[in-house]
Amino acid sequence: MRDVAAVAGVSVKTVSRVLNAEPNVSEELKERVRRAAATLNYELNVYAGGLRRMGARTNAIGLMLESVDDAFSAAIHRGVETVTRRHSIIVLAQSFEEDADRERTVVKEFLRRRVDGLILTTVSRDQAYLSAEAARGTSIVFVDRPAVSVAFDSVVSCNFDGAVAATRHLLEHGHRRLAYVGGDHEIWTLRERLRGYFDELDRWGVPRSDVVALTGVHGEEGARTEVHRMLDGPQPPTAIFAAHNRMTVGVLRALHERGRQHDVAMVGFDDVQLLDLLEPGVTVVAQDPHRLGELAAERLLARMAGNPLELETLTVPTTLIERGSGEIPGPFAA
Amino acid sequence: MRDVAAVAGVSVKTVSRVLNAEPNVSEELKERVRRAAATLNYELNVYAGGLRRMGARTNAIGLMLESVDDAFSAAIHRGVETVTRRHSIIVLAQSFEEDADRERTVVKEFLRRRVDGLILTTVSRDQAYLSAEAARGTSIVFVDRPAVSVAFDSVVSCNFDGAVAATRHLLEHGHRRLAYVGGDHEIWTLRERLRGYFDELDRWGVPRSDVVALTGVHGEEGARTEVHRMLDGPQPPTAIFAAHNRMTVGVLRALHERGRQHDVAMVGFDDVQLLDLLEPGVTVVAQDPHRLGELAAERLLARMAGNPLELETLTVPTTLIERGSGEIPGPFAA
DNA sequence: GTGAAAGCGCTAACAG
DNA sequence: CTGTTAGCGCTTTCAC
Repeated sequence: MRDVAAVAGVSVKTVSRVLNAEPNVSEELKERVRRAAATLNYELNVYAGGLRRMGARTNAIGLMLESVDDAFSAAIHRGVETVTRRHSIIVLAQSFEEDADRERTVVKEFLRRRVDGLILTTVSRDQAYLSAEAARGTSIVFVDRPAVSVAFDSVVSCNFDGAVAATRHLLEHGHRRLAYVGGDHEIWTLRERLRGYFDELDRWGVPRSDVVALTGVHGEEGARTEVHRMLDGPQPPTAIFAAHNRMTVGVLRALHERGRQHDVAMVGFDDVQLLDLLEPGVTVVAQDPHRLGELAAERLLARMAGNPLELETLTVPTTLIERGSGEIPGPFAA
Repeated sequence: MRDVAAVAGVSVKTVSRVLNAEPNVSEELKERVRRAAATLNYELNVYAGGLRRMGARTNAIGLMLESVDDAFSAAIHRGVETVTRRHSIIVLAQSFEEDADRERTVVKEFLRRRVDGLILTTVSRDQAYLSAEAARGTSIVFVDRPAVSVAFDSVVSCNFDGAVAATRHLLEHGHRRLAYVGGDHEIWTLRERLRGYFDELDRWGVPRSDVVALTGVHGEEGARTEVHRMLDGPQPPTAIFAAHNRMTVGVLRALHERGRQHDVAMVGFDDVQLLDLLEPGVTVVAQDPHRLGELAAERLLARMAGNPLELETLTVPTTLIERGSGEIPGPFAA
């Protein structure tokens, strides 16, 4: 900046004024400064400015996702970006991979960079470690899973309702021997989906002994293995509810390997590309991750702007999309 | 930091030493400082430090991708992250959406944040606007597409070879009326693939009049429409080469809608989840975007470390994966 | 309308 | 081993 001032023959303050579009600079000096900056290829250093500036905004937010590489997470990321872009806010995205230690590390890394706000998906048992930071003025919004034992806004899908809808759909199509294939029970969304599954089974009076609920299944490969095992068992299920996108793919892989995709019904949670082109098409409870990201970002920006808002959990509805696999009739079909 | 010093009863410099793990501090003071920092929930401000520190590293890099939401881009992102994470370097990821104006805006935004390096996928006609920045010491590596009229390292897929392999595969299976369905001709990767397509056709002596090469196709929906149009035409192709992931999906959608997936051969460029479960499975030329990201990040870090390196374009090979759709025999099959 | 001086939070350089 | 002073690049404050 000093160099620019020297080239333009003005003081650094005048350069600062011009580059920050502050008033009270003559057209002539504006022009000279701009030309000098262009010549020297100079860009303002936002951090140096932020240091002195009141409020010390960095115009950056931290976004922690399961993995930047996961389709669901990536859609949230994109949703956040569509909002932040309009405000020239930059997104620091980091994967935490369902690892509570890494979660802490990533958050700490964000705080050392003095982000103005955080949008977090978390897996730790509770997030009390964040309350001191919130007290210091950092805005925080949780996405996909609500905060535990701390008071922050959350934006989540209707996991319970979605699971109820999926389960009811299979029951209505005449299935009673259902199987739920889910992942880590530590994860809130999966607990909610399992709760919805059991809740609807209870409403229909289906005894727990008739159904299966697998909760510790590990990824796509785990789901595949479990389905093979179940199909080999004494009382194989006639319908499967896959509790998230990777489970869905694993279940499908097993069914196709067995050639059973046309006679074992299945509903997946979360939509995945190409599911409609499979034979049969795969019925899913679709989420709207892009919307989750947008809402979380909007909420965060409102908080950052200091708007007085009630603490809230925003819920995004899910949609059951019938494509064939969920409509395969069971033994009790009308 | 001053507060921490006050609480610990030491000077700020001692706090700085402890928190930066510098030597020459007694165990007792270390302990007192750490306790004070924990009490006050204090984290170092990396930017304030970087301002004074020689070299002024921000330990951040800018990553510009087509879209954080695109599976191919997201895999690059993940590859970059696996490398940067080991060095406590944070990634600012931004989508540019094949928009040259936005490309400039995003880069400028990165530079205002004084990133230590840039990993860029670009679409502008040339990137001369970056050379001044490079002269100032910012390391730059191009990923997926090479730099145009500026001398930077690049990490790219073997697009030409992959396209040759795909084309040859279809020719070998007895097809002569081929169709190439590609996107924007401004994009280097797509030009390379088209070049590979024509090159192999020429080698086989297939006249251009026998084949189709669509280059301005717009996204998945555009590809779908074009395939319908071709199938309605007087001389429909017996085999289709879809030049990237979204084209692949669009082509498949059209073929399935027509019920022609079993008699029109097809090879896609870039692998997509679930392609193996379709009927028939979809043959593709797979790229390794994760590897692209890793290599780009490694190269960038080596540059940032000041290693003297020759300017280079690293090339990642592609792999033809046979799954059925590409092996559908054509009229000239042996 | 413009600029000089002070200071944001931190570390380099040096003194003790 | 520990502290003091100066200054990184910028903006605030205030004088002209």
